[in-house]
Amino acid sequence: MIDKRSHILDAAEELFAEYGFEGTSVRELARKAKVNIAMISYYFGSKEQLMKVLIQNRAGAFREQIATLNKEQLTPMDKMDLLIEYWVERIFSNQQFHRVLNREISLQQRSAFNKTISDIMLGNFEEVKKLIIDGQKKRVFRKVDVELTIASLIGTISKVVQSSYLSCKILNVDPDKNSIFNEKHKNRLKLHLKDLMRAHLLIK
Amino acid sequence: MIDKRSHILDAAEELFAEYGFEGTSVRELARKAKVNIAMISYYFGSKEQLMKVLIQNRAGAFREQIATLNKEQLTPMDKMDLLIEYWVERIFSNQQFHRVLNREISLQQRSAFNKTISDIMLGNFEEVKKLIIDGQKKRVFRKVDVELTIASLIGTISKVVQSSYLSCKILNVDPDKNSIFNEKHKNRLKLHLKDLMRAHLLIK
DNA sequence: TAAAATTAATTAAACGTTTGTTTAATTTTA
DNA sequence: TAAAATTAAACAAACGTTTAATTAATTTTA
Repeated sequence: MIDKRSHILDAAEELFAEYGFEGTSVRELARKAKVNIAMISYYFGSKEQLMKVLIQNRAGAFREQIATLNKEQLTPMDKMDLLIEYWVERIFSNQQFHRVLNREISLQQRSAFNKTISDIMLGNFEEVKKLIIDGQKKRVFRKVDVELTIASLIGTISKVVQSSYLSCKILNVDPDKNSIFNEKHKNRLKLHLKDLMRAHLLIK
Repeated sequence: MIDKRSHILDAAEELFAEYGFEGTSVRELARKAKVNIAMISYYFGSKEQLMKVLIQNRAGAFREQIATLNKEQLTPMDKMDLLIEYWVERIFSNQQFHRVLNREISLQQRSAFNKTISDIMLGNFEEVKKLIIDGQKKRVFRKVDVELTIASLIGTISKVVQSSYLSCKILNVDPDKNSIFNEKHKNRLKLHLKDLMRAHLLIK
């Protein structure tokens, strides 16, 4: 059965997000996925390779989404609005996985995933960069620090999804009702980022 | 010798930042600190309690720094500039530790540190909130989303210090010369944040 | 098509390491 | 000499991985 393989991937995503890579044992993983322990080595070779597959499966597609956006006939600000829309949607629908990525990339040496993750992120980064620089060339956007502007965008989104406990406390939300929390505050975040970028980028 | 205790704390900060809490063994830790393995339990009781001491030792003082700033006779924008100055300085001089905090807070359940860290962060958060709301009351600042504005501030700084590999790639910096990297890009980050907050907050 | 052969999937048990912690003996300090 | 600091050794538990045996599925053969 091939779907045991994806059962493992699903369980891994959930457990790695909750307990971290090192903090998740293959036994917990196997129990959660309802498979035998040996199936992890059987399908993926090792726990580390499982993680790499997880990363490559779940990330990467975003770059194409922005590339397509860049080719469309829209004003730079409309593109920025859509970028924010896409980006928030994507991260909110993969919150757990996004936390895994952020945690692993902050491990400098040991993590075998640092380069894997960084390269994917750099790809997305370059595409967003094109969007802003195009707006500057068209004299619609100010001459802002492009790299750090992107850092502000992704940094804000990451902060919000980083710790649900902290976020709920900050945003005054009941930590239990996660679905409502998501919809309501996804829009709040989008509005804030659009407002922030409009003030920051547009020439007055 | 009491300084063996701080040797352990220093080693822990470095190793936890590099390999994570779970990824660091007490044996590595003892080797790095040049003490016997048993000294960790002797001084701290357990690896977990060592982590808690680490958190409480290194964090917390920031709140008082902002509280003092809030009491001074300055324009809201000058206060914001100083806040950015302080915040960037503090995080850049404790980059490694900041990475530890961010990683552990993103672990939901297992981490016994989540609440410890969150409470400290919430304290700082409340103080920054006062600063912005005061600026709004004085009709100098726009009616922006206060909570998410703070998320943008701290989110941007966190992103930059999160992964030195990624940051260097993005900012086009040689990853080796870390000291130069720090000074040069600390100022770049400050300038960006001041510019961003000016555009975002000030009523035109 | 039925039987045989082969490959793939799955399992329980055991592998050797490594984990964090503790012990009991020894050295250092005051 | 009594207390504190330090050590090497051992502890049980948990770790990721491998093994060898078994069942299920697929392919080949007659």
